[in-house]
Amino acid sequence: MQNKFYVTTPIYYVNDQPHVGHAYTTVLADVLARYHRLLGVPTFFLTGSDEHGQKVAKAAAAAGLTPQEQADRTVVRFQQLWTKLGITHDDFIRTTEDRHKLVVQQILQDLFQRGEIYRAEYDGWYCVPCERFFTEKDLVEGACPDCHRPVDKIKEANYFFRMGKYQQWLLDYIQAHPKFIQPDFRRNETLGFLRQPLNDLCISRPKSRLAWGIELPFDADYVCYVWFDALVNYISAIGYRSDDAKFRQWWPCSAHLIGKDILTTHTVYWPTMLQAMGLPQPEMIFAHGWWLTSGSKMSKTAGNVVNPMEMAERYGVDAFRYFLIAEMVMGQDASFTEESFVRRFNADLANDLGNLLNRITNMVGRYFAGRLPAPAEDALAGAEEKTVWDTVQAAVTTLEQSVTGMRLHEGVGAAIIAVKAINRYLELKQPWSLAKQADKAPLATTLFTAAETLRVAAGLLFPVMPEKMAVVLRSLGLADTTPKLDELRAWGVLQPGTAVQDFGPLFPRVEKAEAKPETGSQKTEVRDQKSEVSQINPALPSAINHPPATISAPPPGVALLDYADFAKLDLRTAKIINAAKIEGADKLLKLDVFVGEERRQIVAGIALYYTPEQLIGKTVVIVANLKPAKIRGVESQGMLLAASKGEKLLLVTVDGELSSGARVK
RNA sequence: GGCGGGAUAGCUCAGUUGGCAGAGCAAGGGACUCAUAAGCCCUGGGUCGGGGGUUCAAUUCCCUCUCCCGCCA
Repeated sequence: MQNKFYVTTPIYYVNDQPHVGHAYTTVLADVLARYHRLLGVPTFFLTGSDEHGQKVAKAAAAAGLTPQEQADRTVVRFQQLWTKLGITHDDFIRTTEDRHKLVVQQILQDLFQRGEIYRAEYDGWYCVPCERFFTEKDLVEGACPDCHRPVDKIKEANYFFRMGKYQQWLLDYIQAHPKFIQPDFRRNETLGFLRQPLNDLCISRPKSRLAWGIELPFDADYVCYVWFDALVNYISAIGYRSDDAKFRQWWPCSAHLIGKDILTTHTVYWPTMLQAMGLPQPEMIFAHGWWLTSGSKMSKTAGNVVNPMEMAERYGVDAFRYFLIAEMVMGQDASFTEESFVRRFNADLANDLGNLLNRITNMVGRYFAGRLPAPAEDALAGAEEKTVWDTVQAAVTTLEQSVTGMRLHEGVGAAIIAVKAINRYLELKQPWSLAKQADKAPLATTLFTAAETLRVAAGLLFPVMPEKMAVVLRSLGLADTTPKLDELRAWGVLQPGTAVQDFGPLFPRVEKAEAKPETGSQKTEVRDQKSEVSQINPALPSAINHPPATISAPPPGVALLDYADFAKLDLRTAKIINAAKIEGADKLLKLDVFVGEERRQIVAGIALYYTPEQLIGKTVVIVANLKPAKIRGVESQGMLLAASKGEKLLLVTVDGELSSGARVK
């Protein structure tokens, strides 16, 4: 048994809109933390927010706030979501808190004094409009690779962390510690990354370019690079350089949970930073997969976001947590569709688990006036009783192993197998038949055994579904609904004679969505996702009993489309580099755009809504595979997308920085 | 382009030293009735991506091709 468990999530960027990816990591951490508490292991669970950087500064400026005010305002979105999702973190650290900033500065000062951080000056290229710095090889034809405008040559100095010198050490460490980076294939990726020369890490940003950050203690003209700042949260929050006893209690960390997109920062930057600080390495860095819809990463720009707040609202927080844990093979990607959610909800939770509780409480109510009957002294001597008890106990073992082995989906699966075994047990014993005979002892043993085994199964699922499983345990007559491992191992925890209560259906079945046209699943998924997402109504609490209508009719005047048809469109992002009016046409503009490396000319009828000056520099979306056409004698090699209603017309753009030529779908 | 991982029942996937292909879900049938039209029992003749090879025997080993996905360039 471990002597402690310290688990972290990444600190989320405060400017981001919380999505299912954030929710998954945090729910996963919460479930792991709750299981360790159940196992009796002292546990510390940390999450938090990353609040420095350009995007926060920009958003603040746009809103007329200070960056700190902006962060204060947006951080509550995460904090509220965690409350909503029943997250039991022990601390929430914000990188703008003094307890964090001071530690970062102390670390920087120490590393600087010991020569681990050095200053270097070099030439580079700066794109003023993009506010970005490029090296010579970044440039495309001597211009900004993003906007293709000329760049200025500037001489800049920065501070660098001597990461490169730890390359061999890190390779050796990873090789000597097979469990350090998980899953295996992520470990291999890091090893692959380390086969190339490892450069030193630039850990500063001049304030002239970015002011919102932690000031370097040895140079007031610079702030700390956000990743260096952010990673330190894992130790600043538990008392590094401020509370030695606490720090010694929890460090090294048991598990850093991360998304696969931040593998390198956590398996290269962070370990070398710790090594330079002279600190031991975390025991495990676990990179989980992404939630996908029809094969693409969920993201705001892709428009296929399943909002976790709304999903939890609609189907219940516990069911949502259960789906996240049960559906995703830890480490792999998984697909999140409402269809699969409903399927799992009905099969596992409503039919198997909820209905089992219902039949037990109902029969105890009917045959024993709602009092849990006493089993025979040697109840477990019965073959069926022994079988079902053994199955449930095997689930306890599997679950325990799945927690340490980072295979939670298997543990949860074992708990559901146990629930099925209890249902099967009732079929074999047929208590409704036993109730007809004069000797009530067999009936009593049967119902007690069913209740007692369900108690254990519910205890196993408690960390995943704390609210609903507490209802099960209360329903079975337990006052203390926080399960402990030794109780899950023990027979006879439920007390005969206590009142068994019926609180109504635990997980009311969700009516099956209307039959969909028979097409390949990937094809339907795309459309279904969109329709479902758009139908989610946050104003409907526990809408389970009133499932929204599924897509039944297309919007007026527009026919439903196969995905294959949609896929024929080649939509791309394009950067407008020049725009001019077309003589003799008051609505038309001639635009020069870059689609990746390719330059194109597009004619667009938007002159009434945009001036040429407004357009230059904008990233827009075009149909790239439209047959070229001549409009007013000018060739147009594509079509610009814009939304219009009545008098108003707005260009379709992307929600952030993205180089041109990106596929839009 | 380099490295790595995949391609198995309608869907999601297991298949640990090669030995007659499995689970869950979905679907169909049955008996039952305590229950949330639920639970239980029965039903899966799939070229295990294509082709070659090693072997008495290959989904499992080797080669090759096609397609998909990571990471890197």
